Amino acid sequence: MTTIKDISKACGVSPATVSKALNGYAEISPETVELVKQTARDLNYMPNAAARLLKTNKSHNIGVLFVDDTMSGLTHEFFSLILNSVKEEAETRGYDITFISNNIGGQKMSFLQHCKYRNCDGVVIASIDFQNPEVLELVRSKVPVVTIDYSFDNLSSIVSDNQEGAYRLASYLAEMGHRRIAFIHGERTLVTQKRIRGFNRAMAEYGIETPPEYMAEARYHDAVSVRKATAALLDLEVPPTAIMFPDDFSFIGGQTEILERGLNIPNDISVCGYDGINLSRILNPRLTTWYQNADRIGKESVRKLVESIEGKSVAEQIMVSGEFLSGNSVRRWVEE
Amino acid sequence: MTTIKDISKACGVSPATVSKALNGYAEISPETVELVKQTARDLNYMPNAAARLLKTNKSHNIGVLFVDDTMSGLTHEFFSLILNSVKEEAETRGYDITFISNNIGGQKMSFLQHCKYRNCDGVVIASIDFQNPEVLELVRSKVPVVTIDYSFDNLSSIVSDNQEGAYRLASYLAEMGHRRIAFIHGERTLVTQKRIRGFNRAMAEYGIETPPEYMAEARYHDAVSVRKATAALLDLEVPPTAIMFPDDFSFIGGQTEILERGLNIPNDISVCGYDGINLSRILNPRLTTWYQNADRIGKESVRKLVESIEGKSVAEQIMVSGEFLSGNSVRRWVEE
DNA sequence: TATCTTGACGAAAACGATTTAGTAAATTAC
DNA sequence: GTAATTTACTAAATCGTTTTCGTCAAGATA
Repeated sequence: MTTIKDISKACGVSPATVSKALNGYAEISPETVELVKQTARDLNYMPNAAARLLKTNKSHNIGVLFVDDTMSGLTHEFFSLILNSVKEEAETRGYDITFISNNIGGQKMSFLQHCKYRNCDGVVIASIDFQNPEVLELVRSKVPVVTIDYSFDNLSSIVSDNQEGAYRLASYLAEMGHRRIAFIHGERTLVTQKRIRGFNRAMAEYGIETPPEYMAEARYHDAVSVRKATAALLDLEVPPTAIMFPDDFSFIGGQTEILERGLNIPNDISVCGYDGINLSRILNPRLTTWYQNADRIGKESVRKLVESIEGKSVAEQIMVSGEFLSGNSVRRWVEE
Repeated sequence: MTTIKDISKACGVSPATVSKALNGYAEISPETVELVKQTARDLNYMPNAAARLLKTNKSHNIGVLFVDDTMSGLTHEFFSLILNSVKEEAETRGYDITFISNNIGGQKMSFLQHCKYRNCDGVVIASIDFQNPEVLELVRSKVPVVTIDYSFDNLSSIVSDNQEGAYRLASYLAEMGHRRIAFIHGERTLVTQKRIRGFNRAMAEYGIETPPEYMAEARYHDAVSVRKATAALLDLEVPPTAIMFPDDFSFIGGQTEILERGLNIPNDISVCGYDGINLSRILNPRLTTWYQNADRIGKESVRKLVESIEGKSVAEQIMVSGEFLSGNSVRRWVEE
């Protein structure tokens, strides 16, 4: 590898001058700058990130913490999309990303320790469980942090408008004449609470009473638990005419149950999902759902994080709005 | 941050001794080792990865290169699964992973340059296009490399048994009485070629002639192109009775087309996918498909890569075998 | 007793960059 | 013409480790 010294020799200037020329210091004459830059190119020079980091304490590396007991989020399309856009945005801003984990090389290491070990300049956290002690430790540390879909005081966060999304879906069902609307929601996280609030608001506005058994709990992204919940709803004496599912993917579990009972979507039962992932547009019938702009969520979180790393920036809650996607999975319902 | 110096002061020994004690050199007395380790723990010491790297040239970081024009592979469930298992295996072996890209911070940088910049100890490559000049540059460099689903001479590779998979699926269809079997395959990559070979072998064994129009090209993971290809097949004067799809996900495109024509799977037409991702087990009817062991592919590639980084290891082609998953998407076919 | 080993540790030089505090020459000010 | 300032550069310290040689006592050997 060619180093700054090689360039300095080749140009007949000191290493200090090379460094400054490369980093755009004003005190270097234009000719020298040009000479140095050209030589650097000729010698195929790449700065050594480790040496630079050691001196500057800037790693140009941001950590990504996707905590999810089950599958670390990577195989969850919504999170994959976020990860992908985080990656892209980070790269265009000159940052690489590192997955933060807590067991490197067999030895237990807290998330914070991992960040310090790798000198992450900041971290994007998307987590199911923001009460996790290690997550809290990280959040409370000096390391700049941006959280997704959860807000801490004095920290920037990017949140999807969960309340609005659930409200709009529920309103739509009500609008279409449904009065027996069930909501299979995910684990009771903050996100879920917001969605439930949105759902309830819609029900209240349309003067619909929702019996407790219509509010079923399943797990996000888990087709099996959702299928069970669906079965339970269909077994009720007075089953719902419409069901809101936790997310598009897990809806497949519900769909399976519905189809196996010989029921038709949307003629016998109306459904909607959440997320607006690719899958939903491709399903037959096309799923009515709420699109979460994963791309913008990812980009915004990196933007905010980099701002807080580089300059001063005030903590801010950024709401990324979604969009109603109408499909063919809801029919107009007229009470017999 | 506490450094080795802090420990040395606290223990009254030199930094050199601390380093040696921490790294298990034999020349340090057991008592000193114990003292140093305890103090390190007390002071919550974390070695500075950058400083260590600078000196040792070992970053304990492996690069991951998933090239895919369309979506960098991250949202492709099969690749997500591989990525996830690569990540996990790397972590248990004490490595972090870095995504290799070629445009960091707006300035164009080759994959190889990126690797050097970040001092990656080695790289796992999974790519659609192994002829990409930058990929080739990386492959030919000194950087240890393991490739997935493609083999270079003198390099280790982990390959899925694509030929076997396609062969088994095609054989199964023939076994079930089908004689008009179409194969919608992906772009003409090496993987595709292997699958076509497997398909052809099965056809030959069963004495089936496949008209050229039954071999359709679409794009992996692209439901739209697959839907088009499906439509073209169904429009044929003599349409196939069974279709093999490029992968489980893009099959959804075919399914949509089939259902919209009022056809039933498997009564009117039999289908099978490829990959064996979650989705396939959840679809209704359950998809007959070939399971690719993404988890093992990821783990093996890291194992092989780390071996080649750390000790000497001979280049080796490792075949990861898949598994036939029978679903309900194929029916026995009796020619009228 | 004089020499050789061995064990346990330390001094100091790296690794490749950045940055502070100069310095010498050229330019400007008065 | 001298002093002050500016311009364009350099020397050297530094970041936190690792690692190569020492060193120095204590015990072993002859």
